[in-house]
Amino acid sequence: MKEKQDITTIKAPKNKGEQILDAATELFAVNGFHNTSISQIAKKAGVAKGSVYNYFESKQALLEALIMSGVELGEQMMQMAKKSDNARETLKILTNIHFDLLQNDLKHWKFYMALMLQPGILESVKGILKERVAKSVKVYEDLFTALGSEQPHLAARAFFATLDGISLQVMADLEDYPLEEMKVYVLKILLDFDKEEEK
Amino acid sequence: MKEKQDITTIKAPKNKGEQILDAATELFAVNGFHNTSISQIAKKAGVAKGSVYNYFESKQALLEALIMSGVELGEQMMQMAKKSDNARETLKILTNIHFDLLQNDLKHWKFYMALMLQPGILESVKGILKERVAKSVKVYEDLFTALGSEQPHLAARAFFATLDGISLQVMADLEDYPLEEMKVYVLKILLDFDKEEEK
Amino acid sequence: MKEKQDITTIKAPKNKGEQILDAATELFAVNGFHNTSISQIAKKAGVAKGSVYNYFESKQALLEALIMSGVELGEQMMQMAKKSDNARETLKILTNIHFDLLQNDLKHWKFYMALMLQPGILESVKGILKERVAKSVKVYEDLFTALGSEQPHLAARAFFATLDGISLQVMADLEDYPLEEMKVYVLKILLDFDKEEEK
Amino acid sequence: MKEKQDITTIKAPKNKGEQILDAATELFAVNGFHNTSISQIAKKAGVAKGSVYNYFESKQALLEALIMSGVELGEQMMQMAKKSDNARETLKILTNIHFDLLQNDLKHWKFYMALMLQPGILESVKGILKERVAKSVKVYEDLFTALGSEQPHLAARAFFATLDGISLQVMADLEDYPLEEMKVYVLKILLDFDKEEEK
DNA sequence: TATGAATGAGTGTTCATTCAT
DNA sequence: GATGAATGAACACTCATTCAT
Repeated sequence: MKEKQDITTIKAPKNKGEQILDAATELFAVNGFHNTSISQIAKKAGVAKGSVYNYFESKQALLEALIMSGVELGEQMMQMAKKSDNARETLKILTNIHFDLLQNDLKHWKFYMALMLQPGILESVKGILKERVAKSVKVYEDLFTALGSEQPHLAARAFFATLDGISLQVMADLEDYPLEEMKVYVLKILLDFDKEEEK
Repeated sequence: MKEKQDITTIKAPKNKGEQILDAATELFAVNGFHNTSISQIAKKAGVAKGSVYNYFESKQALLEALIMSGVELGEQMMQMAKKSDNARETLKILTNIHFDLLQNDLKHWKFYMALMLQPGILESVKGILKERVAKSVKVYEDLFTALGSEQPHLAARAFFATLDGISLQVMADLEDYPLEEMKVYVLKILLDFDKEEEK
Repeated sequence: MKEKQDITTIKAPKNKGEQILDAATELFAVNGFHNTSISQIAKKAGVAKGSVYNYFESKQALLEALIMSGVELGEQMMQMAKKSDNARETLKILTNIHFDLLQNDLKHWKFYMALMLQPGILESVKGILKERVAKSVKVYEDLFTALGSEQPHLAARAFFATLDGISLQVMADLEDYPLEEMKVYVLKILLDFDKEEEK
Repeated sequence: MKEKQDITTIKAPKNKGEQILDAATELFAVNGFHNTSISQIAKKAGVAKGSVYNYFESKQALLEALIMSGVELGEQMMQMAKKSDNARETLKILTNIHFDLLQNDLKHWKFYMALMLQPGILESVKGILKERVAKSVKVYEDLFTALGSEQPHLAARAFFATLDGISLQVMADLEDYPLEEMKVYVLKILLDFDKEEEK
């Protein structure tokens, strides 16, 4: 049903369901979930207010659909990581992808991260997100294991945390974050750290 | 009810303005800004709904006042850091404080972090928060400079990011995050890394 | 599904119009007019929502058609009554039929009675219902005249009222109404009363 | 808080709560529960839409308050009945009251009776109404017992049913029901019947 | 200064009805 | 005829804000 070609590529919307999803993503990211009304979404999507409910049972359901589509993205990313058999290369690639997404899809990221923190909204969805994080951590853990890390789980958590923290700061800082430099720095530190661990 | 020392100490509320602020902090943290009504705040603070408007011009203004009071906390923390002259010790202390706050004041942290990401709410406050982050980064940067780091600004950013990322994951993960282990791990890595950088 | 004889027999639905009417009757009876949506009716009838409008101009029109079909039932009942020439026997039979319908077709009765009371819905239909009641009263009046009642019109009204009142109470009371006993009692009183009147 | 002087007397509304209740009673009676919007009630009561919710938690709660106030009326009526010690007289009085209410408070009656039949609305309230009916029946039962009726419970039910049935017909018939004549007739029959039973 | 009743714009959601296919 | 996606008016309800007391 959905056709995606590249992680960061999203095709032009074809049907109303996608139009609505896109509009909602945009608006939730910019104004937040609670500050976005169904009316706004409908107007932005170019459909009638009632039509939203032909595609999504409720505002909550719309939100969940949104999240699920994001989860798929992470899923794909993780799949890519598993294909390579050089741990260091893979880590580099993942790190690069992470920074690329950060630069190209800032709004979506912001939305997802805000979501993880927003209280009350989504007990129903939290499980999904937690599962996704757990999977990611596992992937990193395997990579660090391959690199000979003594505490691969903690190393993975820490590495993941650094990336997440950078994301967070980018989102809050917005304009003037030295993102490119940070990427280079992290990759360098990563390598040094790896080498040391590999010894 | 809670008895804490130093940084996290909050004096017993004296006047209605503070009562309101406290109630709002608690409720915003638990239910989010949009899910908290003035009525709830007033009831929790033990004042009449109308009285809230004698102390704060609007719900927005209340939020901003609340953020400002939080900023002071960070300010104090940074002051403490400057008093020590052993960079490595200071880093350890700051890291410890960070983790302690994470364990004891999770709700407030969650609230502040969510705030940084929540769009739309606080263009008016963003500047203040950015300034605070900049100051923190500067403090860390000075510490890394003292440690002989070649790229102290990036190192500070990265370190700060790691802590922030861990905070984020704790908040999202909630129950089963290996927080204590992470603290030990981060401190260990920090030391090793420092030693290497010091060479 | 149900197999009944005579008056209460409903033929198997042949065309969509009847399917829709049947579905609507069932749903209106159970959930009320305002709580039943066209979608529900369509789904229950096994047709598309739009198709309902090929058979009935509007929800109102559907309701009116439904009422008219119910009126016919009363019509048939009254016809039966006229065929007998023993007034007392006829009264007994009618009373029995009344109680039988009450036991077997409670939902439909409830619906019709509610309809008579529900304001606003059916100014358009009220005339028809009034006419039906008038006819029924006339039938009873003739019977009481035959029995020698001095005020046959009032007697008919009173008798009819008793039956209606019992119906009403049954519907409201629902589970624990002593319906069978009431039938026996009414028939007994009726006989005594008749005998007295006949003197 | 409430001051009533006579069963059929309702004082001019003083506060908004009563204004709203009155408006709601009027509109529910005329248009039905589902066909009456909060906006209409507010407008008729001369208050803002939101104000309705300062007095009643929900539309349902408003309905229930309405019913409860009606229950009180019945309660008072029953109290009156218990004060007399002449069963026949009491029956007469109650019957008279019943007919008077029917003439003077038709809208309220209509509303209550419609309510008893309307499906889905008020499972929460049904218990109250059933209890009220049970009490009334008990009062009548005692009266018939005092009159020496052999089956006082059934006699009470039947008598009550007749009154209810008359009410029902009045409501449906509306304009041209011979109410006064029916009253005389019922009282006469009642007396005869009583005499016979008393023998 | 303190109060809370009053307000009304705004929300998510439903659903009778239309109409292009 | 048959369909069901699309529509938008209407609904119950919320809540930030005001203001007379």
